[in-house]
Amino acid sequence: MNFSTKSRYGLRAVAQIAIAQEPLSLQIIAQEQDISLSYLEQLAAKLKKAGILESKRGKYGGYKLARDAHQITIGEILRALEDDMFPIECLAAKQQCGKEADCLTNRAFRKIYEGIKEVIDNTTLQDLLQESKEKI
Amino acid sequence: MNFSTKSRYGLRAVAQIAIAQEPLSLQIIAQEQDISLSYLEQLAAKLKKAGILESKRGKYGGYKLARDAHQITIGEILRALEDDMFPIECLAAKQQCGKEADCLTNRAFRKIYEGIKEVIDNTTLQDLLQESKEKI
DNA sequence: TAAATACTTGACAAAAATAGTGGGGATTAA
DNA sequence: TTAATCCCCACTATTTTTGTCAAGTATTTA
Repeated sequence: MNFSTKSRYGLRAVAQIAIAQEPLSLQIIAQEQDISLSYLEQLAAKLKKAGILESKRGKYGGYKLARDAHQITIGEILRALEDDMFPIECLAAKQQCGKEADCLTNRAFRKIYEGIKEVIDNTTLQDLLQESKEKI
Repeated sequence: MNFSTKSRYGLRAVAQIAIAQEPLSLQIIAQEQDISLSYLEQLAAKLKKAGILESKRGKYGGYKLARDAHQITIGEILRALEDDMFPIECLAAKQQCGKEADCLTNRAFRKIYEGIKEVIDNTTLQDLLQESKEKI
């Protein structure tokens, strides 16, 4: 039970992009985070595909947010990065309830995932940015 | 971001033990879950060490709950099984807030872990058992 | 005593996930 | 045209997870 580095690197990248006002190149982000450009490119591709980032090629190109920060939840970001997060549907499907112990176990995990969803689907990037400003 | 099978097998084992009224042997649980006895023994050892299960050796021995079901939270169970769940302390410690993006990212994960804690520390085995009875 | 159980330790192995690397191509601003 | 950038795909290496197997020891009930 842990978040992969994909999530950490990816979320941090989105944060850097959100904070920067102009398109930010992956090179700069990769340097700051001390990870390989190629790896970061994979993450950026996922984020773009999910409609979170948009890119501009060529010189002075880079990435910026595809939408306003208050329209992006951290749930969207994490789900874009992690390949199969939150198997809630899966759990729901398997709930034949033939065996009481299985049923109980599934319900426990479902509760947890719902708790996670509650947080990540109701926290926007804007919320986090605002808190950062307040607390620093 | 996923729970390991350890958590699933372990929680299910605890559920089976809770449902059974008499000491339940690992052999039976292993058969029902179709995993090796050795593996289950490893999980049971953790649960015993955490004060969740207690054992009785010898013929007609087995495992039963060490405490009443309403005094056991799923948080206790999962923490006993997963080796290093919820790095909240770690996150808190690293919060130097030198870089805004890092700070923001850490806060995001902290929120999520707090959401998880909220659920698992406030859901007891008894809660789950009761729901099972209602829903079957 | 014999059988069933928990308990211990350690080695091992297969599979999956994680964390990347490498090479080349496409696009754009200057 | 050139340099900076995104973009794409295949591949590899490492680590973690997920177990299994073995060879015993200790305890309890009948």
